[in-house]
Amino acid sequence: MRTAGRTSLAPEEGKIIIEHTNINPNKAAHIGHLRNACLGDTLARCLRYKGEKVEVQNYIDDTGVQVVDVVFGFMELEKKTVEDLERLPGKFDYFCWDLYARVSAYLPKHPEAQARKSEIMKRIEHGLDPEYGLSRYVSRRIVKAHLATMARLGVFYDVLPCESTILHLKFWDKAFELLKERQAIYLAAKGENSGCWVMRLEEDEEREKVIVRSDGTVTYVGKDIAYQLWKFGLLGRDFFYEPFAERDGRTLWISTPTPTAGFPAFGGATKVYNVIDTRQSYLQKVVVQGLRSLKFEAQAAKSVHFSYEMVALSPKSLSELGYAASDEEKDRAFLEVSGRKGLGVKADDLLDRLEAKALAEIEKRDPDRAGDERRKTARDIATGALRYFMLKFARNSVIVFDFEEALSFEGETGPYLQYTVVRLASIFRKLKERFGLAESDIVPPAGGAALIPEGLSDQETADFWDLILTAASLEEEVLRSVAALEFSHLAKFAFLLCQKFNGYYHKYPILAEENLEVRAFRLLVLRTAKEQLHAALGLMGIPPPERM
RNA sequence: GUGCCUGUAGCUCAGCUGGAUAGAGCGUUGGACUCCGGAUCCAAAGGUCGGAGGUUCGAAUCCUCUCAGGCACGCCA
Repeated sequence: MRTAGRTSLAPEEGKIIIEHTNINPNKAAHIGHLRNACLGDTLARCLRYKGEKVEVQNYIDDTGVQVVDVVFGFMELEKKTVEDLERLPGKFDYFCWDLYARVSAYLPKHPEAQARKSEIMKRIEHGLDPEYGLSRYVSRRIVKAHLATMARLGVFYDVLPCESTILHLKFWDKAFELLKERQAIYLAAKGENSGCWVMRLEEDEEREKVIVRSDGTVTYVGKDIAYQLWKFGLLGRDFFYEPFAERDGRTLWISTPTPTAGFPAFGGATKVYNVIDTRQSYLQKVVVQGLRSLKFEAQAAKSVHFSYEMVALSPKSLSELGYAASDEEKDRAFLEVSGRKGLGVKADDLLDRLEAKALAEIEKRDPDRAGDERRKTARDIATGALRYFMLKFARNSVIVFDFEEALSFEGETGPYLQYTVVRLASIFRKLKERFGLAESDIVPPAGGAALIPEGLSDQETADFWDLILTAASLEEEVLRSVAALEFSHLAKFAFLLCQKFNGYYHKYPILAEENLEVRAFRLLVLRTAKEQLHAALGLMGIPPPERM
């Protein structure tokens, strides 16, 4: 019964690139970033399960204005050097979170500072110290902080392409040539965009999107088109890479403009998923249209914007954060997270709270366990709670974040799924202790004997089919989730399977069953359910604890 | 102004490639085996599916209009 349907899992692409996380390296990660990473990572896991070759990229905008703002803050407001930053106590990403908010408030009140900010930006672009050195120090250290936060959730990447490398290797120049050559853009001679290179928009013939400004610099979308071309191997230019971090013997690579050797092949995908929130839908459309205008129809069709709604803050969570809402903000149902305002729930803070709560529960229930083991389990529960929370909502619905809801361990939550897994593990552990039977000994009856014992009640037969058919639909659910990019389906499926198992388990004794034939049958049902459930949790990145 | 998204139980959300009495969690109320983990299970109460029209044998689901909320639309990123 476990082999049925295997054929449905087959790769359809040569190579798939998923770009997700993409946090500006100038401040701590927040709950909005967590939703992005959880969705992207789950997509990666599901596609790999399907048999696809997947490359996960986390794009680092290390030369953008957000980093410049923080560099400005360190130089002008804090008067700090790189050496000072090395000695800064506490979490560096948290310090930058506050500093970025300070700078964002400072700049509008000090228009004269704009000149200095522009100067910093130019000097970073040209690699001039101390600005350049500071920007590199800040962005690299923040990236490490982000990677550490994501590692807490089991989210990892293959490669970190950097904006700075794209600039140094002049990816844009190459893309610009292509765009001009194939007449995908043209120089506007009159009108408000006079002097700019623009792209005509398909949907709205009247509108044109500026790709190159009248001063000759490229816009955000322009750079994105170049990057998208590279992902498909269409740019005719490539990065170099060097190791950035290690985990489990695997190397995470980061792009570099300096020629290196010995790195794996990155890029050159046949399909690309960009995990970006829905507010960027318009820009993503322009990027795809850019490919189409270049006559890369096939690649345009395989460029997927995996869009999702934002995570916002409930009025209750706002007051818990100590945020004083303005009169205008007061009657709103929710408020957007804002890095500029320093308004948001930091990812590590939320994870810390989840871990602390889980640890308290474990200590209450199982005070004899070793401290290390308790902490490990608390981490697993925190991860499970958070990842399930980020997946259970349909991607088109705004998550109005509420602490009480996010910190819940009961009902439709990750810990409920984990608890179910723990109960299953416990049954098989006791089976071994009491009867010396290993899980692998639980196999269908040999010699063509009936699977369902004779004389099984109609009710139990019906419950058996209900549970087993649900368990068997995992693959179908995964494929459906991937096709719709709707991982709430997968989450609901896992939850339903747990509910069905818990109901079955409540009604039918397993270890205490004296009829050995019936016991063997029920164990077989449980083994199947357990395997499918573990697979489902694995795809969602929810760790299955042995005990909790 | 134009485009996209959302509106379903007190609250948070599923269901939306049309199909039978509209589901779940939380909350409320009442229960559960001396036995395999009570982070569990069972039950009850709770809904004119924002509103109006239309298509259909049949609409929460499709179409039109409308009301309410959100987001986007820059020579910012």
